[in-house]
Amino acid sequence: MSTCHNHQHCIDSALNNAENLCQAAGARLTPLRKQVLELIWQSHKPMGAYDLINMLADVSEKTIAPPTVYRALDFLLEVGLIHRINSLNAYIGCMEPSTKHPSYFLICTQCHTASECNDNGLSEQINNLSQENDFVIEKQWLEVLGLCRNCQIQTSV
Amino acid sequence: MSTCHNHQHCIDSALNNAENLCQAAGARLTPLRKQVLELIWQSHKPMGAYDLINMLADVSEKTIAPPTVYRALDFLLEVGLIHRINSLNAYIGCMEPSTKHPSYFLICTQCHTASECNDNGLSEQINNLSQENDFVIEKQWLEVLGLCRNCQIQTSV
DNA sequence: GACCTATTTGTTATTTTATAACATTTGATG
DNA sequence: CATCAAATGTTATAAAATAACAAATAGGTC
Ligand SMILES: [Zn+2]
Ligand SMILES: [Zn+2]
Ligand SMILES: [Zn+2]
Ligand SMILES: [Zn+2]
Repeated sequence: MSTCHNHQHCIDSALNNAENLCQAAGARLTPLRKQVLELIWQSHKPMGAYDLINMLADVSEKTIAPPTVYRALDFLLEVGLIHRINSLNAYIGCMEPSTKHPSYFLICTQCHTASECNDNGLSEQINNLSQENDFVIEKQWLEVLGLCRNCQIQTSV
Repeated sequence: MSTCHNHQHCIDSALNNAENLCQAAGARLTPLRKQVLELIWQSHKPMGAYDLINMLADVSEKTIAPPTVYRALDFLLEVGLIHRINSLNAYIGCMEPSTKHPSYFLICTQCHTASECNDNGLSEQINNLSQENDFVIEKQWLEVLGLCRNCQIQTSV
């Protein structure tokens, strides 16, 4: 969301959801994992693993090596609390972690905001296409790059 | 296509198309670029850049450094003769290079065959979704991972 | 609490993928 | 054949991710 909003609310509710979901699933949201999730939620822009490593170093004042962060990311992906944006090698918080769902994103090339779209019509279309090809879906990613509303306005002025 | 077919025909027609398209577009399909394209078309499986580097080394008996191959790949992507599979960091020949189009793939996790699906219904659905969000599309990728027909049969036996 | 075990995190080294910067070669054009 | 732009060669390095093993920590059992 590049529109003005109370982002602290996004962060708080994401962390709350995460606590609840993990508890329900019997998954351990350790301090490290929670901290990584919180850093990912600092914005609505996909964040690189090494960005997170640097942010962690700033925050905790001890260097965190790549495997530590990648393991936290793997956990968060597994549980469904974040998504990976393949075209950017980056990670972003899931807007609706309570249900497993495919990962559809509109990603602005200007402001780098990524907005998640869980569209049923689209989902059905992809299911149909797969069925026509006798293909059994395991995972799917849709990444649409372009200009968000705000950035169209700004570039057209 | 994991089904039996005369693959030499795929290679030949791909290279022929490439020649024609490049001529029409005033783009230079140099020997190196053509060789890289031919290697990519050796199968219907996405091929990594370093796979190509190794294959080139085998074929030409002189080592080819990464930038050389990446430049060829950039050219082929630009012209639309190949697509990049982001979830695999790999490259595959385009089935319909004569028209620019989004990149939709069904990718088998077992046999690694990737089949390109240029589905208009899907395209429209994505256009609608984007319009609803006032989003102007520049590029798009859909990657569906799962089991192809053949591999379902084999794993169920 | 003491002990055991599985999970998580730390640490070091390395692999895989991709690009920057500059030198050399090639090929079209006059 | 001289010139210049495009393409390729070369060396070094950046960026993203993982392998392998060590240490610490959290829960369950006696
Ligand atoms: Zn989500
Ligand atoms: Zn934007
Ligand atoms: Zn194509
Ligand atoms: Zn298959």
